[in-house]
Amino acid sequence: MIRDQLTAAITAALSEISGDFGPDAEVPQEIHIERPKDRQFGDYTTNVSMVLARSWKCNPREIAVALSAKLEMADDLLDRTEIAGPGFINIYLQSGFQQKIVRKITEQGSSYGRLVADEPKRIQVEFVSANPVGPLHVGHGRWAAVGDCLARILEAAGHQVEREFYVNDFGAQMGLFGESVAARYRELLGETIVFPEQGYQGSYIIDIAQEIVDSDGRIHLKLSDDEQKELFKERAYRQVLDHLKSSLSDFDVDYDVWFSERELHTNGSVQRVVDSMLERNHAYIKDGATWMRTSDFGDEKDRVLVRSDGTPTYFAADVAYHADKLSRGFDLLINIWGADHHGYVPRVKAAIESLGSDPSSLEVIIGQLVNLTRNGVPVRMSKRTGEMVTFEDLLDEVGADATRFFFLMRSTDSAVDFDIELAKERSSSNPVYYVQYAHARVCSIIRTAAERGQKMPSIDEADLSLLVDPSEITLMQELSKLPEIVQRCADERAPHKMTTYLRSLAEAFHSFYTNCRVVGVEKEIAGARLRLVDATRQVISNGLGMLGVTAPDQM
RNA sequence: GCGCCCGUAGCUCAGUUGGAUAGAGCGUCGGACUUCUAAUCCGCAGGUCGCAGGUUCGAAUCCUGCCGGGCGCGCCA
Repeated sequence: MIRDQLTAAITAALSEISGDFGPDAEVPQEIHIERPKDRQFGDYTTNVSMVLARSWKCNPREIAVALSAKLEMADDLLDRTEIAGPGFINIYLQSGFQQKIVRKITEQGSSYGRLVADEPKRIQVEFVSANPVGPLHVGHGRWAAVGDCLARILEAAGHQVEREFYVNDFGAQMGLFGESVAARYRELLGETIVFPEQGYQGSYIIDIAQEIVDSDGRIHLKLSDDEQKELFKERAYRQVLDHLKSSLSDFDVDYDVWFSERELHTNGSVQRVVDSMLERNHAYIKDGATWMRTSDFGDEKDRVLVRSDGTPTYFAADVAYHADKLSRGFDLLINIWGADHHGYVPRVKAAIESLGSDPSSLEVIIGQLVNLTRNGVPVRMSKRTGEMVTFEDLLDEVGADATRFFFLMRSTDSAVDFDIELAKERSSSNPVYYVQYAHARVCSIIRTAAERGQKMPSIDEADLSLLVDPSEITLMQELSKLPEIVQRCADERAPHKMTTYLRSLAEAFHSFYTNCRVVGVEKEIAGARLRLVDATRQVISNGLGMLGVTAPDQM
C-alpha cells in the first residue's frame, strides 16, 4: 500500500534529521498518516512533527521544514509537500498515481481487498446460539448479520475462520418446552388441559403441536405423561432446530459447526471439568452445591457449577464448552453476545483462566439490543408471551439484502430501533439500494457500451492518464481505500465501517455518472472510462460480498 | 447502590483511535431526464457534539464529576 511506502519514507527521513535535533530526539514507532477529508490538504497528510514537538523540544514547524525537505529529495513517489496550519505536512503524490489503482484492481479482480495477514490466525466466531425452543427473533438477526460479516471480513483480512452455533439443547427449559407442546397436542385433540405454569405461551407452540397432530394423529395420547414429555421434547426440538437452520440458511449464513450442549453432558465433559476444578482447588463445596472460585480471577463473586440437587448449571456446561473450544487449537475465540448477557463475561473469562489459558484468547463482542416497533409502538419479543415478530417474518417482509445491510449499518455499540412498518414502506429508499443501484448502473454502462460497439480496451491498451476529471479522481481515491477499510474493519471488529465505505464509494460513482459520460464520447476517453467503471464494478462487488449482500446486474 | 453501552441537525445515524471549515440518509424548500437506469445528481436551510471542569499546539473523540436513556447484577438460560 502507498501508505506503507510513505511510512517507510518518513521513518527514514526522520532518522536522518533526528541528529540535528539533539541526542535525545528519537524516531517514533508509530507514524500517523491519514487521508485528509479535503483534497486541498494533499493526497495524504501527517501530523508527526506536531507529535514530536514535545519530546524533541522545539517548534513543530521546524521539524516539518526539515522533514519535508528530506522527503522531497528521498522519494520518487511524491510530487511535493506543503507545510500547513500548526505543522501538518501535506503530501501530494505525482500525477498519475491515482490512475494506477485502476490497473491494480483489474489485475487483482475478486481478490482486490483480500489481505495477507502479518500473523494469520485460526479464529472461531460463535454467534446467535439461540435456545432451540422457538423461532429466532429480530435481535438474533442482528447477531447473524454481524457474526457472519465479521467472519467474512476476518477471512478477507487473511485469517482462517470457523463459524459455530452453540445449541442449548439441555436443561429445564427443554423439559418445559416439551410439556408445553404436549399440552397443546392434547388440547388440539379435544382434551381439557392445565397448561404448565411457566410454559411457553407463544402461538408457534400450537403450530408445532398441530404439525404433530397432522402427521401422527392421536397415537401419542396413549403414552404416559413422562413418555409424552420426552417424545414431544425431541420432536419439537428437531423441528425448531431445522427451522432455525433454514432461516439462517435463507439469510446466507452457513455454520461450520453446530455444537450440542447435550453432548457435553452425555459424554462426561461437564463432569470431568467439575472434577478437575475441585482437584485443582478452583472449586469447593458449600451448602451442598459446588462453587467455582471465579472471584479469584476477577469475577465479583463465586459461581455455582453443580446445584445442591446435583444438577449442573448452564455455567458448568459453558466451562466445559470453552475447555472444548480451547482444545481445538484456535488462536482466538470470538463470541458475540447481546447486551443482556454482558454480566456473564467476567465469569467466562475467569473460567478460561482457571483452565490455564490466557483470558485474552477469548474476545466477547457485546452488541446492544434491537428495539422492535410497529408504527412507533414497541413490540414484545419474548418467547413466553404471545405476540412477536420473528426473524423469519422480517426476512419475508423486508428481504435478506436490506435486512443485512440495515443491521450492518450501525455500530454494535448502539441500540437500534427497527420499525417493522417503516422497514417495509421504505424498502425502496433503504441505503442498500443506493449501493446496489450503483452496481446495476455500472453493469448497465458496460452492457450498453458493448451493444453499441464500444469495445472495452485491455488494461494495457487503455490510456488511464485521461482520467483527470475531479469526479474521476475522487472515484479512484475511493476505490483505492478498500484494502485499508478491510484492515480497519477486521482490527476493530467493526463490520459497520464497510457499509459506511460502500455508501461513500457509491456516492462517488453516482457523482461521476452525472459528470462524465462513457458511452458515445471520444474513443480513447471512453476506453479509459470503461476501465474505471469496470474497476468500480469490481470493488462494489467485492465489498458487498464481504457484507453478504448481493450485487445485482440490473434493478 | 455497583458494572457495561449510548447521548452529534426535526428524525435515524456516520465521524479515519486527538487534527484543519463536525458529515450522510430521511424530512423541508428550490433546481436537473430528446443522450450510458431520475432507486440518481446539484443547491438552500438546519449544530452550544447532554452539562461542567481538566489534560495540550489542538477535544465530538482522552480523564473526572454530574444529568438523561438502555441493559445487567440468580443454586435461570
